[in-house]
Amino acid sequence: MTDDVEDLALDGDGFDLSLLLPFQITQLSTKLAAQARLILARHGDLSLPQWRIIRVIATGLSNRSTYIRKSAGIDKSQFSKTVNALADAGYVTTAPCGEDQRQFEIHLTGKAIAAHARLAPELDARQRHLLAALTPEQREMIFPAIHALAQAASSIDFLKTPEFED
Amino acid sequence: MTDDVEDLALDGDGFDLSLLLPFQITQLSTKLAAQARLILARHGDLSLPQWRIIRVIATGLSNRSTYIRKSAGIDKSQFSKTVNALADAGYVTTAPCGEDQRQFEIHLTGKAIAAHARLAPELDARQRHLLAALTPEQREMIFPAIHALAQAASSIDFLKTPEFED
DNA sequence: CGAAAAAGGTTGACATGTCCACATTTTGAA
DNA sequence: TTCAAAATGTGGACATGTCAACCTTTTTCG
Repeated sequence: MTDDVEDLALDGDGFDLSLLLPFQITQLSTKLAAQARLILARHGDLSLPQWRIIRVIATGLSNRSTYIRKSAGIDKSQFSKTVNALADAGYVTTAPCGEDQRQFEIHLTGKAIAAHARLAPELDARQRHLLAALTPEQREMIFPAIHALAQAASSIDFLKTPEFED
Repeated sequence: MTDDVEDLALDGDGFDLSLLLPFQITQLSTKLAAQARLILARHGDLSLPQWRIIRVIATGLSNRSTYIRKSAGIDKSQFSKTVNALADAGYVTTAPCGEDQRQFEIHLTGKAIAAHARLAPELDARQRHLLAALTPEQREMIFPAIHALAQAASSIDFLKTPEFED
């Protein structure tokens, strides 16, 4: 196993590290990513960022590059590179966007649609598995809590500016 | 700003992506890391992984490499490289470990202690800031919820093994 | 209109994270 | 004791993520 990390980490055997919120979130995020990678690896060769993009496009809400990029929550640079990789691997095709010539449209190929059909049920099952691990009360407040934290994590206004004394 | 990502992301303007738990956690984790990096950058040149290691050592609970590595939740490879970088930068010194010759001891230098003294209050303030963004109920259940999710994220047993049909 | 600002995408440099193979030491069991 | 298994750290290869500079198109506003 490469699960070398978790022994102490999330169980907080050591000290008050178990009370550090950012640390716990990071560890959880790492585990979720690893779990997702496991599932992806069992059904093909899509990487996690590639899958995120395909998943967004598969909703069919828009094929505009900016919409997809922002929905997937990926930064411009990584998005550009990942889309190119998807195109090279035959998962998507791109076309110029009439209304905004800075953007472009992205369309799934049959290959991507097939991959999505195989993977979506598994990842949906995982989502249910995760939610089932929470109590009903936890399920209710987890999303608002995450949103509140994201808000609080967006700035460092709460700190006075560093001393200008040298 | 490079805050190009968050516009749609966490506010979920688009579709049901706002209901995807792993996605939300990942986004939150990303924001928290960015916020931490901002604070670190204002007070020196420590990287986030470097700071994590110093913080653990500063608790004084143990100087054994394995304990520190697991407490910091960093994998073996990255830990090895980061500790070397810390040593090169004069933040830590290492010494052989008598009882277990595979491990080694890590000790903070004055430079690291000074950096810790400057940074710890700021990061503590952030922790308070984050917790203050939650309601008392949310504060109470956030840690158990994270723990439950981490548990559920540790395996993919909930999926039946992939079909062996080809 | 026309210039400045903003948004979009690309690229390169670099940091961070993951995975694997290896050598050494320790542990555990035959 | 002795040998296999496990744990530890290291290093290399590679994936992912971040940041900044740049060019083009669109939007904003005087």
